[in-house]
Amino acid sequence: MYSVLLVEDDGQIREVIGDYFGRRDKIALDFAEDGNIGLSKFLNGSYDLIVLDIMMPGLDGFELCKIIRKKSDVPIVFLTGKVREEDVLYGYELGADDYIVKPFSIKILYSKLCAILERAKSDRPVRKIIESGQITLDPVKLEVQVSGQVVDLPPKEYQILKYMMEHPGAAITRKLLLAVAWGDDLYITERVIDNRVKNLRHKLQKEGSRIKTLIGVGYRFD
Amino acid sequence: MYSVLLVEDDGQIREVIGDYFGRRDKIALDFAEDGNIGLSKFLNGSYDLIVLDIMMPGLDGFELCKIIRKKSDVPIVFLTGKVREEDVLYGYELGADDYIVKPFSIKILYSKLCAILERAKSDRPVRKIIESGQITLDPVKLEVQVSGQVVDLPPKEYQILKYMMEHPGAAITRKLLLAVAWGDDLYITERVIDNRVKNLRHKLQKEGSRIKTLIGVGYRFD
DNA sequence: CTGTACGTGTAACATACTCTTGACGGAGGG
DNA sequence: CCCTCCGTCAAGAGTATGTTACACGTACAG
Repeated sequence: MYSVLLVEDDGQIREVIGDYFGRRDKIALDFAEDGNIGLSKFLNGSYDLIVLDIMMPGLDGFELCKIIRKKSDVPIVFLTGKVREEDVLYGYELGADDYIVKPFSIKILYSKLCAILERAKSDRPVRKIIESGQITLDPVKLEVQVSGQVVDLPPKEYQILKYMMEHPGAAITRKLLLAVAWGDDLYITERVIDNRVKNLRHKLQKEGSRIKTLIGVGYRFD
Repeated sequence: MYSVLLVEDDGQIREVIGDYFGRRDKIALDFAEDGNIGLSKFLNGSYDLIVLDIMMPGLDGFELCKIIRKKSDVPIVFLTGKVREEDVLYGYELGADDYIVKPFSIKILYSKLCAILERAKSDRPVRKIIESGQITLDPVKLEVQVSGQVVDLPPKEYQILKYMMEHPGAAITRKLLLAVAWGDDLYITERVIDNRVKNLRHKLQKEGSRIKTLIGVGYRFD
C-alpha cells in the first residue's frame, strides 16, 4: 500500500480518480484542492508519490514541484491539460518522473503510478524498517528483533548485520566488512571479524545459519 | 554516457532518432532491425535501456520483452503505433517502464529516456547472471547451480568455471588458466590444473563433459 | 575513587577445508 | 615399444575459519 497525494483543482477529476483508486488496494489517495493546500499537506505528510496538476489557482504545479524538489526526491507526476512540448520538457527538467496529458485513461494513470512506485521502492535509501525472515532491523531506533524478541547488538555487530540485510544474497568480502564497520584505513586481525560474526550468528539464534561462509571471500546473507 | 538499444523495423524512424541522439552526448544508440536481431544484440551486449517497437516481423516487442525480463531488469520502453488501451496496460504488466505512442516528439522521447536512465542508475545492483545449458553462475552471490541444485565450489574451481563460462567455445590454454586463477608469477605442477578440472567435471555432473580437453593446449568449454 | 560491566582487539589453538605434490596408469602417436 | 600428455588418487602441506581465553580501555554506578 502506497500513499499518494493528488493536487488537482478540478473536483470532477478528483472524484473520478478517487473512485477508481478506491476500488483498488495498492494506493491510498489523499487530495489537495490547490497548490497551497498541496504544499502544506506535503510538508506535514509523508507520501510515496505526488501527482500535480499544472494549472491551478495560486501556486501552480511547476512552482510547487520546485519547492518540493528542494526538500525531497519523492517521485512527481504531472497531470495536465497543457500539451505544449516546452511545458513537458520543463516538467522533466524540474525532476518530474512522468507527464500525463489530459484527457487520459484512468487505467493507464493507475498503471503508470504503480510502475513508478514499484521502481522507486527499491531505489529509495529506505529509512524504513528492514525485514527479512524473522529478523527486523530498525535503523531509526537502532534496534534489532529476532522472532519478535529485542536483541541488543553492539555497534560493530549492528553495522555488520545492517549491511548484510541491505545486501541479501550478495557475497560480502571481509575487506568490505572492514570498510563498512571499521573504516578502511585500519589494520586489525582477521579473527576480529570472525568473532563478531560468530556472536551475530549466536544472537540471531536459528536465523544465524543464514549467514553463510564463503571460503576465501567472506560471507553471504540469504 | 548510457548505452541504449533501439529495436525498430522502420528504417526512417531509426534514422530520425539516430540523427537526433547522435547530436547529443548522453546516449549511445545501437540498432536492431527486428526482434530476433534485437534478442541477439541484447544477449551479447550490455545495455542500460532498451526501446522496443511492438509490431515487427518475426519476434514482436511483447515477446521480446518477456524474454528479456527473464534475464534482466534493464529498463524497457515501448515505442509503438498501437494505441489500444489494453496494449498499453499489457506493456506495463510485462514490466515496461514507459510506453510512447507514435507519432511522438523526438525531444520528449529523449527527455523520457534520460529521466528513466537517471532513475535506474542509482537503482541498479547490476546482477549479471551467466547461464549456459543447465549451469548458472551468479557472480554477485558467488553461487553456481547445476540443474537447479546449488553446487559449492572452492575459489580456484569457481574462477576456472567462471572464466570458461565467460569464454564458451574458446580454446583456453593452461597458461591462461594459471594466470586467471593463480596469478601468472607462480610455479606449480601442471597436474594441479588437471586436479581442479577433474573436480569441476565431477561436480558439474553430466554437464561436466562439456569441458573438453585439447591435447597440448588446454581446455574448451562448449 | 573503586568496582563492575561491556565492547573491542589480540593471541593461541582447534578444526575444517583447500591446494599441491608425486606416483601411477592409460591413451595415442611415432 | 617408448615417449608425451593427461586423468586419477591419496596423503600431507598449507590456508582459512571457528572458538576460546584474556587484556585493555571506557562508561557508569555506587
